Amino acid sequence: MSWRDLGSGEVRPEHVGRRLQLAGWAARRRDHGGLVFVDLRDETGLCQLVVNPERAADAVRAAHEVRNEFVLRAEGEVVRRAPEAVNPNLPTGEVEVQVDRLEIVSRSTPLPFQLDEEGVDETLRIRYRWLDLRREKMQRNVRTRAQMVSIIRDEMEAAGFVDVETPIMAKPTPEGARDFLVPTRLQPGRFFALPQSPQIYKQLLVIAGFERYYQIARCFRDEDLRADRLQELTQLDVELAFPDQEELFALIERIVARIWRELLGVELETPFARMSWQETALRFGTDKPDLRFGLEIQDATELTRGSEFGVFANAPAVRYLRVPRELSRGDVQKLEDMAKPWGAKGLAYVVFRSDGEVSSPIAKFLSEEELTALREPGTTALFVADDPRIVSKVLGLLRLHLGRELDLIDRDAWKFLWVTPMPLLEWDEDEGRYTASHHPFTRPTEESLPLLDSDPGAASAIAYDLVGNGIELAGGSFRIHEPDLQARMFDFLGISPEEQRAKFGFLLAALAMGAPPHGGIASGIDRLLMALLDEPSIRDTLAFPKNQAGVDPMSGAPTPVAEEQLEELGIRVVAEPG
RNA sequence: GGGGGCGUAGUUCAGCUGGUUAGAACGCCGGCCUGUCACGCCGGAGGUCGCGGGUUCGAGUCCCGUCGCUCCCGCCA
Repeated sequence: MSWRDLGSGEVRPEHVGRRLQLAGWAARRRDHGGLVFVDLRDETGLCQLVVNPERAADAVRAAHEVRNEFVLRAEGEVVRRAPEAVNPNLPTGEVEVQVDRLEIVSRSTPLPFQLDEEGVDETLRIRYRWLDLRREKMQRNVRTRAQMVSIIRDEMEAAGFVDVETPIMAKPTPEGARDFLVPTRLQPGRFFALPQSPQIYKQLLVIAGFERYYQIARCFRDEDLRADRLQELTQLDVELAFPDQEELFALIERIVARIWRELLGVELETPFARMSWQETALRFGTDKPDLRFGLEIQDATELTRGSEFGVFANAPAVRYLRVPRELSRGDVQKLEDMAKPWGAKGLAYVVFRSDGEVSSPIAKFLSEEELTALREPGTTALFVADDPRIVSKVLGLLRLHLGRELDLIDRDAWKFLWVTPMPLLEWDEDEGRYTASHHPFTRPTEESLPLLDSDPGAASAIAYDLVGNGIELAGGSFRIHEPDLQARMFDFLGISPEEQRAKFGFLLAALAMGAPPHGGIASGIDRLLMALLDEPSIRDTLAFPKNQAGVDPMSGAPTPVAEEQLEELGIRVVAEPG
């Protein structure tokens, strides 16, 4: 028994005269008492059914009962619509189906929200995800995701990469994000961890002679969520032996360009731009700059050295944003309120009016020379003077905020950027030691090796991030393949030899048995989709997301478990479930 | 862990400086309707104003607390 001869969205003038069966959901019913119209939807699209009492009295009786999202099966004849009845907004708008038989296959209770309604509360949408996913946007997102993965696999395999699965139950890792732990009945008191990334496995695979490995891998991090951050994410994971950075970049560029071309019809310019991490920090105050607008951070440290304005004179860094507006005191106050929690002590500002007037609470402290150097009519210079790290962060965040607020962002632009090289180490104030910027297996650049002893903070890594429109889309590095260098790195990071053996002994052993030079990259599929679809919420890039609290409003997970289950695992719960 | 925003019918929202019976649209129920496509028209049901406390003659509105959602900082590739 067949249900359909054609998809609803596929009915066209060439089918006129044909009798056929359609099946799908009632997107809308327009009941005129006698004549009833039903928009039938399936995954191919919409088609209007016309139920006419003169043609099919039984079908009209059924049609009166139809409500939104009932599942229907219709049999009828495709007819051409009268010219005045054509709906140009519908691909099937030139035709309709005159129904002879209409069957209500499945009913629906009244819906918790209407599918064509915008701005429905996200929790509600996720709780009734099976409805939410029927919406056009979500259908597009989920289907585009599938196409994206298909393109990725195609390109990776064409480039000779082999798909290898790695364990989901793995060893807890001390560095990096917090682990999701998995207890096991067979080993009470011991835990697996869900992988934050297949990092060590992928290195082992390359050492094992799978010179080109890839995987569409699920990764888990028990950290707080954001609009662009998931606890459970999917990434294209890549590792290769005897790596060449240019080849790797070209591979990723080829994949990204093909995705944009085939799924969006946009031709990206390749190769992508490149910029060192230091330069992104100076010019944009972030390691993932959105290059769709200017408003770059300007430096005035030299200019204001010895300034009469004490705040400037004594600050290690004085930088500013040239805001292309004459901001009011109130505007600046709002920005300052925003900037203070980011670490700014305050915002100094000078408004250069288009009539030449200067208005600023600090103007009286600035010399004519300083003002002349800064002058640009019709703009406001917004200063932060502090430690360079704080200045960078605050101005970077302000730049992003102002870019959106003042609508400076070119919404049609696609700006991709490789950020490379990157710092190898980062000073951890709390721990009083250096930690790995990327991870402890990251390879220092050749020139940086001597710096490890003299000036570790200045050491660079062969590491790279791909940023697209301000979204971090990929990141990777070359790895250390020499056991002695890896051990030295661990020493440096304050990981004792015993700890090294306990935590990474197997990697060190593998490195000691013929490890080729290797490196790789990982790219978040969820974020790639966010960028591609200009989707502000990463949760709408996948079918079944959790909310910002890490809870699934649909199933209620995570939930408490039965006492017996815990007992079997040898676990006692101390926390009260919230 | 910290900060901002929001919380009023099933849904999206309105509800002024506190004022007596809390509204609209969509959805739902009943009726009418043969060319609509956001169909139209008439009628109806539907509310613990997130929760708790306080101020007040009187609280959806003001204050305190709390919970939930969301955005951001921290944290996190």
